[in-house]
Amino acid sequence: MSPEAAPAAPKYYLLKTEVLALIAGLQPGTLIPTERALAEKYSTSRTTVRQAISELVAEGRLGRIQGHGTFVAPPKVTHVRQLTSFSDDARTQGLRPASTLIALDVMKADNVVSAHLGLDEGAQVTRLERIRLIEGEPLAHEVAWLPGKLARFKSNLTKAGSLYAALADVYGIRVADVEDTVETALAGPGDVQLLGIEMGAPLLVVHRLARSATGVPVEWTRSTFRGDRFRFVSRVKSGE
Amino acid sequence: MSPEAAPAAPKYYLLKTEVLALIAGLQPGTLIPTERALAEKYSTSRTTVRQAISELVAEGRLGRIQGHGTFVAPPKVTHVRQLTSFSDDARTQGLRPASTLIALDVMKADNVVSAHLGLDEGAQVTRLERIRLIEGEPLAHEVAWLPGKLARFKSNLTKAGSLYAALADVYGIRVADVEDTVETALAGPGDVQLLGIEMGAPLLVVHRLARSATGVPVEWTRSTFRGDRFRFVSRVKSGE
DNA sequence: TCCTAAGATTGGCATAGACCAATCGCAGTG
DNA sequence: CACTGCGATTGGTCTATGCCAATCTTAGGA
Repeated sequence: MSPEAAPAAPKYYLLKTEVLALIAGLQPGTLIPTERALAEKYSTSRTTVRQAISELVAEGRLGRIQGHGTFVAPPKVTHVRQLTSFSDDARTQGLRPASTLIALDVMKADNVVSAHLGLDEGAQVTRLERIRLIEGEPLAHEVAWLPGKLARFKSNLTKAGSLYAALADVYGIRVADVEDTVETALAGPGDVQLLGIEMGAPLLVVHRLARSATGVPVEWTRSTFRGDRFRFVSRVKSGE
Repeated sequence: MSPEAAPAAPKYYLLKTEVLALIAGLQPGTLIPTERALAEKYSTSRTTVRQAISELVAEGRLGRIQGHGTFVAPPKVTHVRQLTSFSDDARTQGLRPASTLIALDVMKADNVVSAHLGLDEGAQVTRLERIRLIEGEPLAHEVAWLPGKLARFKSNLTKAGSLYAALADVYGIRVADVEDTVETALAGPGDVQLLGIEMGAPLLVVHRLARSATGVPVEWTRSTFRGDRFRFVSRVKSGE
């Protein structure tokens, strides 16, 4: 994938190539030799082996479980992200989406949230925190802030099946346009726990601001996606 | 940024927090203590210090130069990506874009390129490889493939100022819609050389397929963006 | 004044080894 | 037969150390 050539390739990088060759064609889930075995086989230290393997894990080529071993990872899932909801996006592609509700409360907006939603600091907002799953595996940690308090929100959310559906069908709030900001980040302890990934794993952090047809902000969301297991597709047509 | 909490925080992660506090409020470019000094100050090994600093570099908070030192990095640049060209995208925000032409040739399509462009394998394609700069700093490595051979392409490209402008004005090819695929990757030796980043740095790899109004592919591009210095914004309006 | 060479400093790469933590298999026990 | 507990295995973290490579400073010489 990356442009090759070698202005002095470090040893751990060469090892990555070796291991890639080793796993080419193997079934996902197949265990590869232990770190100690690889160190001996390639006449190097376990530290160097670990650096090579760590990068392959970060790239989504390998996975590992402490006490168990290191194995070939399944290929990345492609997730099409449109201006519709996460659930619809996933179902469109025949993927089974799911959500775990972590928290749902009404609180006062801090300065960051209020600034994005165009509210006064301290204004009432609804905070919705969820883990998003696709095909049973955790894909993203998502925190959404909505202006004000929504009556019977929890049950309506469950009934409608998705946030955007609930907003539109129950509260008459329609999302007309969204603005996504995408950047990279590395997993910290919190992400490790919530997404079941390892420390330092690359993440895609997406901030989304959704507005109604009249330009009023209706949602501000921070989503943390696993970078090792997923890729995103966005389609844009002319005449926008 | 990342959800905090600590299901057992490793030492190097605590060190990251310490260093972040250390650099809070410092001007970009300010040198921080050397790795050996930090190791002694926090009673740890240089290896651990390096792991902490490496992640901060990957996150775009610090930069480092061998033989010189480690310094506070300037904040990320926000780049708005639309379906127009790189140059227009940048200029829209008052940023100064630039390009370095690395290669421009006519060649035969391999199976990957031909598949995306809907051509037969071995068909003639134009390959355009460039480094994209914003405010003088390298942002992306971009390789674009276009079907067929374009007459006087190099001079027309220079004259028009951007690829999309040249296609539209000179060749009458208009891009009607694009499909971007975004995923993460880690920098290898080639990326290090071309973008001036360090090994293992997080990258955003974007594949773009552009089509004309009649649905004919007119461009397939692979762009490798630095994840430590830039973030992207995409806007989508309803009614697409 | 300008260039060069040497040395000190700083980050880059790699080694060897220690101990911890999670997992798995197996022997022993109820 | 099911359960428990121990030990071996495997990845996770950290230390201590060495040498290499790039940079900067300084002293010396043309």
